[in-house]
Order: sequence, then C-alpha cells, then structure tokens
Amino acid sequence: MTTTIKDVAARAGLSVMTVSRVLNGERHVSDQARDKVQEAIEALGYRRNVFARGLPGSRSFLIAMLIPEIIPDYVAEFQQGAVEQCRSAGYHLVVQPFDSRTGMAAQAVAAAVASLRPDGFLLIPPVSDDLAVLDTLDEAGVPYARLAPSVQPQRGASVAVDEVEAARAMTSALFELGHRRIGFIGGPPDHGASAWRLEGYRRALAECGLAADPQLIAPGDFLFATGEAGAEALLGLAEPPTAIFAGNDDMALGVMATAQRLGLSVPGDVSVAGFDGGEISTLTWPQLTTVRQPVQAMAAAAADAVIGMVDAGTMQGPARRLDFTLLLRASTAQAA
Amino acid sequence: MTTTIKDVAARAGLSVMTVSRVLNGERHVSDQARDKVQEAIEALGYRRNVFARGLPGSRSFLIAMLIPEIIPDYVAEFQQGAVEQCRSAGYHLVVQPFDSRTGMAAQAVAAAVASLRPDGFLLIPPVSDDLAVLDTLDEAGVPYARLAPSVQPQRGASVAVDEVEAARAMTSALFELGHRRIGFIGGPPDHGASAWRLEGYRRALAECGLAADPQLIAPGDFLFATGEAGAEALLGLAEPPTAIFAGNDDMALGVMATAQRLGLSVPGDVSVAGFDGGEISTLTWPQLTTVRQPVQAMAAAAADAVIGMVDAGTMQGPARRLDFTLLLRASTAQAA
DNA sequence: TTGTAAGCGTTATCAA
DNA sequence: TTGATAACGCTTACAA
Repeated sequence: MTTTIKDVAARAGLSVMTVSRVLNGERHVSDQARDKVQEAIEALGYRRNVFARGLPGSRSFLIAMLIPEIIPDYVAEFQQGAVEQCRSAGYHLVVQPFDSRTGMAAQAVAAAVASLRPDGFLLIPPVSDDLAVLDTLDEAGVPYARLAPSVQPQRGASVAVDEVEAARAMTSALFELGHRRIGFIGGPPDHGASAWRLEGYRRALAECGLAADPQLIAPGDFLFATGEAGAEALLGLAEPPTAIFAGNDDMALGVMATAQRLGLSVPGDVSVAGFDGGEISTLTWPQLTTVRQPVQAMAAAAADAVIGMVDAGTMQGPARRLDFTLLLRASTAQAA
Repeated sequence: MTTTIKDVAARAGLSVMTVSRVLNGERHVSDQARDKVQEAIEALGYRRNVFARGLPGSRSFLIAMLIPEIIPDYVAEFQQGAVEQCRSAGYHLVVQPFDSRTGMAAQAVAAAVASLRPDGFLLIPPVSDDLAVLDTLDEAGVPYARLAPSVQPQRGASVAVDEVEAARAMTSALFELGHRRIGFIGGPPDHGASAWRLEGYRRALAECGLAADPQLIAPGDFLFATGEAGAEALLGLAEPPTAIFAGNDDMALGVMATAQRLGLSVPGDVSVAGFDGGEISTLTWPQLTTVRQPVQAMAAAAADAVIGMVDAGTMQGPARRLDFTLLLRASTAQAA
C-alpha cells in the first residue's frame, strides 16, 4: 500500500540503514549507494513517515504555534511566514487553539507538548510574555522563539522591531508635518508593544519640545471599537488634536471611521496614523499612514531560529531585530 | 522522563492493554479498572503520544488543511473554526502551505498525505474544486470535506451556503431600495462562487423586470485593486449605476475607496454591497452592507463531517448547507 | 474482563 | 562504508 523505507532498500539492493543514512544526508555513504537510493526514492515516490521518525523520541519535525480564538491580521501573516519557513526546512506547522480569555496558555502548551512532542514552539504576543508558558517549555526542553517579547527578553530566541524608535519616528513625522497637538491611543496592558509605542510617542514629544498633555492620551485595546471610542474622546476635547496616532491599525481605522462619522475630513481636519502595516491598512480611503513591521519575515526568522535551536540542542537562541518602515500615506497631511 | 502508558499501567497495577482500552473508551472494562486507570492518568499527568498512536497505521489524529500564500480573511476565520472543532474531537490541525500560483495543489496534498498520513483533509476554494486533489485523496483513501464545491459537488463531504440565492436576495434588496441601475463586479473564473454570485444577480434582475445591461458587469478577481478598477469603469459610464454589488468584501472596499476618491458619497451618491461578511466589513465607515457567510460554523461543520467519515471509514460525507444572513448596513441607502 | 505478543516505519547502537 | 538488531509508545489480533 504505502511505500516504506524497506521498499526503497529492496529496490536499491541495500539495507534500510543505508537508505536512512542517505535520507539524513550523513557522510560515510558511497556515491554509488547514494545514487541507487535516490533512484529508488524517485521511482517509488517515497516519502518519510513523520510518525515513525518521531517515535524514537529524537525529533518530531513538528513546530507548534498557539493561536487565539480571534485571528488578527498579523497572526495570519505571521503564520504564513512561519509555515513556509517550516516547510522549506522539512518541518510541519501544527496550530493549537487556545482560549485567550481564560489566560491558561501554559496549559494549552503543556498539553501540546505532551501529546504532540513538537520540536519547537513559536510564541506570539501576548503569549510570548507569558512566563508560565516559558517555564513549561523550559522544563520540557522544547526550544521556543518569541515575537516581540518585553519581559525577560533574553529567554529563548526572539524577533522584534524597535517599536519605541518606530513610534518615536512616526510621532516625529507628524510633528514635521506641522502638527503640534498629537493624540495617542494606547494598547492593552498585557502587550509589551503598548508600553513601547507609548514610550516612543512620549520621547518624540519631549524631543520636539511639545508638552505631554495627558488629555491627549486615550486608552485602547487594539480593537476597532476602542479606536472609535478614543477618537470620540480626543476629538471632543475643547482643544482637539490635529493628528491622532493610534497604537495599531485596527484602532486607526476606528479613528478614521469616527472622524468621518463626525463630518471631519481625513486628513483635512485630522491626520490619522496607525501601527503594524498589515493588509487592512491598504484597504481604506484614504490609505492609512502606518509603521510597517515585516511580520512575515519576522515569522520566518523566528521559525529559522527555533529550528536552529533544535539542531543545536540549545534552549537559547538569537535575538534578532528587523527593520520597520514608515509608510507615510494619504491619511496624514500637513497641519492646517 | 516522559510518562508512557507503561507508567500508567504500573501505577494502576494493570496491563497496558487495559489502560489502552480505557483510553479509547472501549467496553468490556470493569468500573474498578477504569477508576484505577483514571486515577493513575491524573496523578501522572499522562498524555497519549500522537506518534505512537499514529504509527500502527490506524489513525494519526491529524487533520490537514492547505493554505495559500496569501491568507484572506475568510481563510483565517475558517481555520479558526476548524482548529477548534478538531481540538474538541481530539484531533490536531496541520496547515500545509502551497503556492497557488503554480496550481500544483495536488502535489502538495500528495506530499502531505505521504509524510503526515492525516486522517482527513479540509479543502477550501479554489482547491476544493481541484479534481486532481480529489483524485489524489480518493486514491490514498483520505476523506475530505470541501468548502463551497462547484464541480462534482457530490464527492466527499461539503459545506456551503446557497450563494445564488444569497446574491439574488442582496440584488433584490438593492432593487427594493429603489435602485434600478445596479452594477456588479465578478470574481475569478476558478472560484465557483464567481459564477453563483453572478447568477444570483442576474436572476434578481430578471425577477425585478430589469434589463441585464452587460455594461453594468465588470470583471474582478476578489482583490481590492480589482474592486477599484471595476468601480472606476462602472462609475465612469454615461449612465452610471446607483448601486454596486461587488462579488466579495475586499472588492466592495475597493469600490468604496474609489467612490470616495472620486468625490462621491457612499451611500449618498452610490450604494455599495459586498459578499462574505468577514471582519473587514465592519472596519470601514460607512459599515459595509454584505452577505454574511457563517464561515466559522461552516469550518466546524466541515471538520465535524470529515472526522465522522474517519470514524465511519467512508469517503462519502454529508452535504451540508448553512444559512447566510443579509447584513444591510450603512453603505447602502434608498436610491436618490 | 484481562493479558500476551507482534508489529507499525524509522533511527541509534553496535558489529562487521 | 555497510548492515543486523533493538527500541520508541501504542494498538490490533488473539488467547486466557
């Protein structure tokens, strides 16, 4: 029925071990044997069985990733980069759902590790900052790569952009457009990104010699609705901002929607900027000015790092920092 | 190191077979034995090893899904519904990337089947209509569930909404709002949905006694940019439509953007409707009128169907049809 | 109702 | 450089 390594060995006239060695690219195999095996593999259309390979305990060739019950744009983009990188390294990506509302990510990780024995784990915010999860993986000896970690960033491997600098640059760009009252809408407290982006905003204000008016900072949680609410609060001020920098793109769209609902023109009456630079930032009119994170490349780097750790047998991996891009598009303009 | 079925058996004072039987919920196990095993499992924190389970050839407890290199909204939503349903049935979801540009989906499926031996496959458009993929899976004896199949819909299991009726209803709703010139932007030819939605549009026009003006039908491929292009063509007509029904939400957003760019108000000057009802349809102002497909529920139904087929050992599954919802929101209004 | 034995496809270990 | 053998954790087939 299914072709196994035995079939290949039989056709090549060699033992299964020799075939196995060829399969694993080991040295100490004659070129002649290698050729015969290759021929047999092609002729038979043979593929290694992941289960048999994983059973002896060494490797499962599975990389796991926890995904929340709502998949935001950037998670989909991350997954895409990760799955492609895994594939090209001969790994498979298994996605595990978990209920982010209960906050029991560590349990989901433990369950996945016990039943699936993934060789590595990919962690995205806010799970990448969940210390119970890191402890679980450390204990199980499963290496992990973290996207944008903010607490104990030295643990495992990590991939990030300099979000403080990115937010500073964006705020500064708004200043250079002539804006002097710049509003900010923050993110949820369990995302390290929330603090970074706020910090960048504050730093830019200080650099530009602008007073930090607490009224200009509205809370949010990275959802469209809180962008709307934040915009409503900011635009309702006696002295409203002429530009609003939302902590992410979803909220920025909420700001745009609210501005337009209030009869304000974007960017005529108020400039709007976001953060992330996912696909949705291109699907509006005017197109959203935003900070683009190379999420797909970050995912590939994360997968690459974790696979490297598997090969090396380490729990410690590189901390990579990728470049962001300021995308100044039509939702921002010179201050009136 | 890791707890195995032997550890459980030892602690329970029983054989591994009895433990295995309890694990699989088989009959012919005394309550006493069952209790002891349960106790041991809990005490040891034991979890079955997926690899050992899959190796004997019976089951892998893996469900595979092919995802394109660009993950549209609805694919993310589908995945979400699928992964959750899989989890609750004790299965894991493995995502396999494939390059939709090369059109070699069947190869990706064959590779996944050979190396991963998934118990079932979930197919989304346009792969759900790829006969080479179906043939591959039939040959391998791997059951599959198809989302919105349009060719040979009886093969495998399927989940769909009545898209013809949905498009008819939406067009008809626009007619009832007083629109007499209703434009339509179509989808790519390899999506069955393209033909269905166009058919529904045409059927509604006929029912309402409206002439089918070919000028009012623009081509598209379900991407934002083609929505923009289609809108440009339609709104540039000597007698432009007062409402545009785009074949999906992405294109509808393109229509809105173009209308606004041209200085037209939505819905004041032109009403816009989409199809799919994903999250993005709520992230604009005005909010998009659209047909909502319960994609997550459809995914759950698909996963459910395929798992049922695995249990039953059939390649033939149910054809389920779920209800759509007409979401009449702010992007459409009474014709002027 | 319970247990024994064999085997799934691959790799690690050791021997040739 | 190659090969025989055991082992991985579990389930199926069969026996008690």
